[in-house]
Amino acid sequence: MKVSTKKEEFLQESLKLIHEKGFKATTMRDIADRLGFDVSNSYNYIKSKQEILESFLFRTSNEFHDSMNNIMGSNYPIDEKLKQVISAHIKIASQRPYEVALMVNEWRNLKEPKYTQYVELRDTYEQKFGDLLKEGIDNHIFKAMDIEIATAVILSSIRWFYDKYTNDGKSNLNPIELERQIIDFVFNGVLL
Amino acid sequence: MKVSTKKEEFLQESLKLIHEKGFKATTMRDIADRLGFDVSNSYNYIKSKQEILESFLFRTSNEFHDSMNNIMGSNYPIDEKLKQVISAHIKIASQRPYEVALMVNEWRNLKEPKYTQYVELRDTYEQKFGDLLKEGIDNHIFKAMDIEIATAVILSSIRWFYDKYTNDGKSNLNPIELERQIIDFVFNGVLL
DNA sequence: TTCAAACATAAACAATTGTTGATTAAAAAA
DNA sequence: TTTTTTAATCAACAATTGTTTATGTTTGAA
Repeated sequence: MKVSTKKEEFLQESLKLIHEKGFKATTMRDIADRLGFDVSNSYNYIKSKQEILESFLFRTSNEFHDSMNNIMGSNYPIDEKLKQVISAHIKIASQRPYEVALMVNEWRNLKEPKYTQYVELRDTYEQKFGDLLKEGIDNHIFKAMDIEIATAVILSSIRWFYDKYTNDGKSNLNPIELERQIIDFVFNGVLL
Repeated sequence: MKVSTKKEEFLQESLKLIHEKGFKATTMRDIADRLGFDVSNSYNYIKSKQEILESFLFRTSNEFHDSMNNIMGSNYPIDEKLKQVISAHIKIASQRPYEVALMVNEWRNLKEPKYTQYVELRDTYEQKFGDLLKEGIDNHIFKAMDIEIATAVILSSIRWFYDKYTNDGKSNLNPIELERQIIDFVFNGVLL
């Protein structure tokens, strides 16, 4: 007895529509229309519109945290850990681009208390990333940098990846090649 | 006879509120409430809610384009041009953080034909940035890179600056120090 | 003082939106 | 076959929202 196929279909279509139009601009009637049934039927699948956002955001957030925790708990050298965090990000973004797009663009639409919970999760992730950088600096693997700036710069530089794997992003980038170039950039910059 | 102080106050308060709550979530009544008058009075200052968004977005977009065009038209060496583009971005983001925040977060709420116009402006800017990188690669100043990836990475890594200059961003970063670290990162990466 | 511009309010509008309740049909499980 | 889930519809709701119209007040320049 698998989880209702119809429910899964409903959620996937919701996800894509919210990605296209934005959460606030997507109405329950928009979603129902695309699936070919009446609005009210949607509430056989979900409790509220908010629930759609919440489930996608927290599920994907957990994926990021699990991968971060695995890497942090390993014995790899610090530069290898940084590579793996970037690699994990590309993997998740290429496998679930629409969910990642929601994380980037629609988290503001969460309501309390989910909003605060989500922001805290995000802060924790950034904190761990900053710790990783700090360890690299202390061990003289990375150059001296302002942790706050470096964290923001590096995380921002990888945040847009999802765009290359949604259908509206024109080109379809090879994840392996993307990873190679990003890591080279983060480690060595643009100079020869 | 200066342009109505009250109108300027109205627009500034709108800008901040839209930054805080998002464009869709900000109602005309929210703005009027904060200014202490009735909704309908707002329409003595503006023609429509959309107009608020449009005016801020296109005005600030023009600032970026003007500075980009000035730099492109100069005779500086290519690596110096890249530095200046980054520097100009920091300058605009630190002077008008709320406007830049709107550019980053609320452009999706534009309606046609403004939406398409804005996206085209954005594409043009990225195109010029890519041309700059390409020239640097051809002249063996920058290493060989995929232009599409490099453009996205570098522009993303500088897009968040506004956050350090809005009041909700906690710390207040020194623009000079920020610029130094960013340029060092973009040119040389994190390795020693 | 006169007069236009700027500033303000009250009332209402039409449309949209998330959600509920009652009910029925179909499908799956017992 | 009976019974329970699942899937669907129709109608309606209460609230919100952008905007308009008509009207009144304040103010600064002529």
